[in-house]
Amino acid sequence: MITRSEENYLKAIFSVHMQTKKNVSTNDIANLLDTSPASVTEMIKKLQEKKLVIYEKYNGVKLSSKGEDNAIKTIRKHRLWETFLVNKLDFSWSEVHDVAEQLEHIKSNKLTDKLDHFLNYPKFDPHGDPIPTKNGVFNFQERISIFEMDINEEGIIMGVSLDNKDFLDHLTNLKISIGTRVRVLEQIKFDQSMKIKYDSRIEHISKEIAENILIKIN
Amino acid sequence: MITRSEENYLKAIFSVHMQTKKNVSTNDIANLLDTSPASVTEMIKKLQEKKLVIYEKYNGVKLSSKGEDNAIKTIRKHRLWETFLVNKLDFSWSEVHDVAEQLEHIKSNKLTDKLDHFLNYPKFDPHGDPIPTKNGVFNFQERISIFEMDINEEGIIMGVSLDNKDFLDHLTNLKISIGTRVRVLEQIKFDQSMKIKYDSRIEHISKEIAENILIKIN
DNA sequence: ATTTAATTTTAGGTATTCCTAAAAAAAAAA
DNA sequence: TTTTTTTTTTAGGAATACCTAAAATTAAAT
Repeated sequence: MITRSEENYLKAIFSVHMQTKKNVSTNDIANLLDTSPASVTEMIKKLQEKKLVIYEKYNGVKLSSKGEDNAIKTIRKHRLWETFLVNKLDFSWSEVHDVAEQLEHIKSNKLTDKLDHFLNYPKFDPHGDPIPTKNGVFNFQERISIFEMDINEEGIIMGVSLDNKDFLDHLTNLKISIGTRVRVLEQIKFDQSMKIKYDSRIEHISKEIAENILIKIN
Repeated sequence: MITRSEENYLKAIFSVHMQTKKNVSTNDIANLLDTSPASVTEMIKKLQEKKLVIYEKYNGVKLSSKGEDNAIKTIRKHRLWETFLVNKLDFSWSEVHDVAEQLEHIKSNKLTDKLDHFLNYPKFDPHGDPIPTKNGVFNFQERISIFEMDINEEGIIMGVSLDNKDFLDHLTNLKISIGTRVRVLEQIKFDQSMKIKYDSRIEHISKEIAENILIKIN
């Protein structure tokens, strides 16, 4: 049996490894899970005994295939529940995170798969992130941030890279959502903010916002 | 913050009190939660400090209004989730218990109320038990077991008093479900089993089964 | 009214998951 | 290449929620 806490560690390790492609450091995990490095070391040892991670002292951890399997299952559940909350229960995309963090730990393969079916096998969650299939396959979609776009380049918003209520609420106010077609008009040298056009609307967005909105590439 | 374990104790106390209308004994709780009497005593003390129960040594416990509130909320969540699983995800009524035991501890009033709305404010769960409203009001329905019916008396099945997979699967095989109109034809003196008629079908059911099928009275 | 039996509580432990402070090791800077 | 800084681990504790065994209390039976 994998506990709730263990699942959170596996998810964190998976998520950091995704970005860095390196062994994950104790400190990174501690920061992400808002816990102390000492607790992380201790837990990693337990995960190692359960053969969920591969670990060498002072050299970071990575997931074993068993650990990765579990992490992907948790991510699948999280994203399916987020989709359920938004599509069926009419939550806004900024409200779902905390509830999904709880729901992702419900243990029942039957439930997960029946939920998947009920939602009609969605490929992406409300934030544009891919939902792994039952067999752990992600539908990756190469994406870059608006900040990385060239002047006059056009793209379709595919997701966000920040799951923060204030940020998402701001996007909602700006009527920016997944699927919106956007064009970069100008980049202001002084503060690196950007002028963008979408739905015949022209808005000015800060560097930080531009960095966290993702568009589809090619 | 009320923990998952505390919620289970509150629910158990509520459930036993419902039946006995007396202070709930340590042993009863221990049996219901499959734990030791010593653990129960310990937990009750913690619940007392949190003002969730009223407790006197060697004299059993009862819920405070705060504790009862919480127990009813947990029952509400449990029954709403069971309804969701059966009505929306196509679970059978014998499969939902374990999953609902997990889902009932998800903390989010918004979720509970939106789920209630999504399900169209159901008054009864798939086993025929009343679902408390947001304000904690139960839609009670006076019920007796088939075993208590007289010969030739007729009634409509309103629920079951046992949430056991084998029992429920057996009922499913017999095509006995909530809403079925049933008539008692005969009671066999020897083993107290009963001959019943429903849907122009005549079946023989044991005492134990008759005791756990509930029909509406008046 | 005692004795016996059952129930409940206390005492002392275990496992999990967190913590702080100090020690050890690795990485970065002088 | 030392020295300094940062990271990681170890050591020792705390809280939660269990446990068994023994003691205390209440209930039942003789």
